[in-house]
Amino acid sequence: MAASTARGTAAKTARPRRKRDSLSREIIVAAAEAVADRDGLEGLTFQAIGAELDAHPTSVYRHFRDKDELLLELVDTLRARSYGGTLVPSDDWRVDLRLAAKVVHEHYLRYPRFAFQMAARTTRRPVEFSNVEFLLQALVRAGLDDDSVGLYQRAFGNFVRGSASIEAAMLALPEETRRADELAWEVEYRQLDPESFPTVAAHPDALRSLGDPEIFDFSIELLITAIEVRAAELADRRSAPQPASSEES
Amino acid sequence: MAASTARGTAAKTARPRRKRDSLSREIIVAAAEAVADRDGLEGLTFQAIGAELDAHPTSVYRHFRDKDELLLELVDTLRARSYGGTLVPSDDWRVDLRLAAKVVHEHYLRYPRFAFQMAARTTRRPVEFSNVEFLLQALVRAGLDDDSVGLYQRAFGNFVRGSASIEAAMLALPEETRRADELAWEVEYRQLDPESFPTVAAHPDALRSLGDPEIFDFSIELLITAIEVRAAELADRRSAPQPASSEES
DNA sequence: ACCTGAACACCGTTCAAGT
DNA sequence: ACCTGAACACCGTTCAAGT
Repeated sequence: MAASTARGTAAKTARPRRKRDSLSREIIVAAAEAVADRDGLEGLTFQAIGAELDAHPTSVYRHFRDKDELLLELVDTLRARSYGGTLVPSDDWRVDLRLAAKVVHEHYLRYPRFAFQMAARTTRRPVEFSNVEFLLQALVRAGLDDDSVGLYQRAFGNFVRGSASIEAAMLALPEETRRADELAWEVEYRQLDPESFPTVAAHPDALRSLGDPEIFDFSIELLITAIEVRAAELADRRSAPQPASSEES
Repeated sequence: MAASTARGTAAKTARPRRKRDSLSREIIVAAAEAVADRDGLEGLTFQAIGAELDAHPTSVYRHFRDKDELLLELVDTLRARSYGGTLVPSDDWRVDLRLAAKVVHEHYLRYPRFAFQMAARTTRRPVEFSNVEFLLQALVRAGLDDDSVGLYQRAFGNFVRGSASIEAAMLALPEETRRADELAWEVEYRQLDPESFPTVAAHPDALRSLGDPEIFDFSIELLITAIEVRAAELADRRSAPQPASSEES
């Protein structure tokens, strides 16, 4: 309220002109980051950035083609802030996968309204490069073969980003809406007709909300289990090549 | 172009009044579905719904509290259209998990712009109830224990919805933006400095785009593998209770 | 009671005009 | 060349006025 009134007033009184060359991509991204940190990051509009810069909202267009370009730049900056440089390989690929999952998960929960944008885009920028290198390396050390390691990297990555962004999206819902969605798993689902939904009725305490905090780590361990099994199969196949068998040959 | 001009003209000429009680929640949802089917479903605005109904855009407010309420109603209707009644249990839980994953995946690709909304919300409506029952039942038959079956159901569900909505989100990007994001995995990532990113450089053909069509099925098989392993462990533990061991007792 | 029209407070984006 | 102001074509939502 107060803020919007102030902004409205500022827009009406003559704004002191900003000095020539006083704006730059860096300065604008910094302002966008400040807005994102303060306003939960859904309030990232040109108006808000303009107010933060004490500049006209459209001045950003001199430095960025459109909002998407600003967004990608900001996404990588935020990643660098959250976990830039923290992905240092250990001697255990499992520890590395857990670490990669953890930093992304925490980052998304920090910027819940931005999470899905970050999950679904390729920024092709430094922090993303490092992520890919780190994951690929861990999966190679797990014992997967060179041809399919990319499939595993993408499966693991989409899993992490997809699950984390769903959890984040719940956090970003309006309080009332979120409450209602969460309560559904404790109330509505316990009252389902046992005739039509016998398995649900037989497991009243088993159901979890979409945003249940235990789910993410549990899911990561599931994937690690699967990777262990596949790697072990490969190792068996390598060390003990198939004996003559009518089925295999 | 033509459509928007026509709409503008229609708005200016006196609109013939709709008959009293000629609107209802059902009729409005049907119009919303038509708009969603035709306009890729991002164009789902009150204006478009109004045009579809030959009614004033704000007339929807008489029947729905706000856009979110209309959205949830529409989401379940679309689910029913896409795969209502198709989730019939087979005698193989693996087949059932693949089926559940497949119908959701196809549904999201059909409505890419809506996918994440569908992934992150609990509608507590009939089609969702059936999904949960179907998944839970398959997981029980897989041999998981009653206490943790809900964790697996949520992990599997979030995995399916998260991965599918990431793939859908790529499809929903503006053509040019999507091209650029996809090309990154074929161009930029092949040119990374081998000193800084040795594993990426050593696997130039391994990398996959976020929306690679092979990823989803591959991921589902990974999860099925993990569930098989966990279920087998449980079976072992049941049939052969631990021999005396200082660690376990 | 139900539908309409006008208005409000927002968006992103374009473009001519100031400096 | 860089910043501003006004304008455009949109949004969702509110509310008084028509029927």
